[in-house]
Amino acid sequence: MKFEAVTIKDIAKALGLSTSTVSRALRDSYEISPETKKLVLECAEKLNYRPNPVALSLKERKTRSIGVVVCEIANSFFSQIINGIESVAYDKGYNVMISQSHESYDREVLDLQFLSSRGVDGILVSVSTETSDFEHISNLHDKGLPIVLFDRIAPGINTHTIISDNFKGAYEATEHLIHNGYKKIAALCPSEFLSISNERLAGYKEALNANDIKINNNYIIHSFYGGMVFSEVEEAINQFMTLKDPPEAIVTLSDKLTLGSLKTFKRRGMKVPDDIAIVGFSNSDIAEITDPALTLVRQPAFEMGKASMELLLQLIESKRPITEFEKRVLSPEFIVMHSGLPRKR
Amino acid sequence: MKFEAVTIKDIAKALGLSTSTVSRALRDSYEISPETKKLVLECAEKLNYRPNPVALSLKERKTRSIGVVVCEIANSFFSQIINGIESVAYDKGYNVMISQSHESYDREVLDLQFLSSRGVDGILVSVSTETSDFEHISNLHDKGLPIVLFDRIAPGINTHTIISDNFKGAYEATEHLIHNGYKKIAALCPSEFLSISNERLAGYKEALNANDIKINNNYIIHSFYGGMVFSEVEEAINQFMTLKDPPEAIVTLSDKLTLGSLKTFKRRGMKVPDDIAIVGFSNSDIAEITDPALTLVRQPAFEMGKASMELLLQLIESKRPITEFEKRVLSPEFIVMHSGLPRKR
DNA sequence: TTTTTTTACGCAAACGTTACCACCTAAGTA
DNA sequence: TACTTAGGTGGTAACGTTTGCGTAAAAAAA
Repeated sequence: MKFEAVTIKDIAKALGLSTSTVSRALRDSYEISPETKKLVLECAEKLNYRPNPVALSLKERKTRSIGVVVCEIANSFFSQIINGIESVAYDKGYNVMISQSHESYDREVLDLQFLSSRGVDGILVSVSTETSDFEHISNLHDKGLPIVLFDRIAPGINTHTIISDNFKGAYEATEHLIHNGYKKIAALCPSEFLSISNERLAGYKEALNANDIKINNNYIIHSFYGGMVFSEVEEAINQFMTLKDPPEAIVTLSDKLTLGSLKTFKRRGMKVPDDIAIVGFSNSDIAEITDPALTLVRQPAFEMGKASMELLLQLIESKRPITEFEKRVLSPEFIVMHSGLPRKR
Repeated sequence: MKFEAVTIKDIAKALGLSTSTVSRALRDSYEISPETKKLVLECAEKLNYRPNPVALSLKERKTRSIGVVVCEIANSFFSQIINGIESVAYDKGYNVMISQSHESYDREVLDLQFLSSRGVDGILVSVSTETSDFEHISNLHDKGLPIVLFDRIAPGINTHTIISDNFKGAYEATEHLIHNGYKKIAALCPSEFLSISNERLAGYKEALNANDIKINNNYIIHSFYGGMVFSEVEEAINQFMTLKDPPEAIVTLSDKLTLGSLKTFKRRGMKVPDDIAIVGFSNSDIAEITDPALTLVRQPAFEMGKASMELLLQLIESKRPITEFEKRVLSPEFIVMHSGLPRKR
């Protein structure tokens, strides 16, 4: 069921030339006379010739395609990241193959294997929440496959990385609540395996420290699936609220955790910020339409995607092995709305 | 910078066999003796041999990859669709290449051209809002490239299509408002070029008709970019509210339009449903956390994606040309919350 | 034993393209 | 005039794989 494509041979036959001449004419080689070039170009145009990318890939041993591994595509942050990746890829004529780990380690291993066996020229990875062993990544990297890590970084892999300033984001969020009079501030974090989790948690702790508020370990919960499983969030909030001394405010350290928390509050009939204040990480476009409007930390997802792809291309297209790697940190945006305001009563 | 892969030749050399023997052994041909097979298999395992997919593609003239063209990936509906597509593709060992039209006709043409020149085995398309001429699609289709259309259908192309029951969704949404006592109900629609727009508008009109409410053309606005540009939504709402006889309720006929409308209401300080009731299409996971909780029509996006991919595979893998095409219509979900409730005053 | 069949493998072409090398012709140089 | 040089072109191998055909040796049939 595939249509027959016009090849260089067809042109050669039509013009009574050899394939090599046609090939050179098409690539505008200096060895070919202007008249022949013109003839070939016209014929190619007429027959609607398109070079076969598969044959080219085989010859040049590169596919002009890259792979992306993320946990979930149906997540604003990651879809915006992919948007950024795609914008650069499009400009440079690269194809983007996307695969999702669904936060599963096994699936991530399979994804990486699939992509590399498919011959992609490089891979962009943000590790899954389950991933604590990074050998599947470092193995490929050691073999020479260009890899760039973004957002959720795998430690011990010496390559370019792009993250947003997680520490700063969490610090600002926490400080905002403190400035608005809250002292009992809980933190709901993604899995402790994730780099982002620790960076953000450190920001939270540092903000408390800087304001002489003692860190209460009961106020810190790691949600293993980072909000992908709603019940996990519900349970965490429940745990917070049944403490003898429940928090008055909460910082939610990922998009899904933020959304899940808001949903839980609503279900429990808790008013924000009167019953509980919240400031969270989120890249959803819903900040304004929640009840009340959400004060949030927004990561520069699109820019992160662009930067990741640019660095990956740099790796791919470099003639000589690169040994100096960049760790790029982009600044998040802090958007103040109402969910972190001082309570009224 | 690419790592050297193990080829069939390496195995042949290591074992003192010919490449054809190795190839046949790997494919478990009857011509090869069990001992040789075992030897080859072991050697392949040891050297970590992976067949080169590019070479295979060249030989078999298929790439085991498919293309997807959507307007935007950062849109819940489409990211859920892609999720469905990917789940089937993954099972069948297909690669998914995603490209976005960003609602631009020119970009859509380029995307299709790029994907087909990249040799994908088939393409899944949901047309952009700007697209009113479908030749770029039918041309490829006529050449024999398998194409399946989903959600936003291009008329005049004889192939499989998957949509949700847009008429029914809009009908139910409108009827819900009518049952709750509203008579002045406006409709905010996507571009009139889009198939979904007309189907949904028809559902809206039919619900009004069935309840003896006269259709008021001032109550119908088509938003060309379907909410991708926020100002367009703002303007439309503005236009509604400055009518001599403004609507009391509104049905928003796409995800972005729904979210945009809610945002506009909030900015204008309009209370839902007291100042205006709203029921809209949406696949966002925010229904519960808006103010008030949103009554909505949810399309079975994941299932639509799955169905699309399944039908495309059927086209791709069929031995003989298919002339009988399926038009699959999936039922949307109607979720009643509070935004369409009778007003209190 | 001789002939036929079967088994098990190798050779080479093909997929579409590029690149190295070789070749021929005509013009320039000695 | 003879020789070199440059310009323009063709032949062919190679990328990794599959596959039709050929064939030697072994097994079966005569």
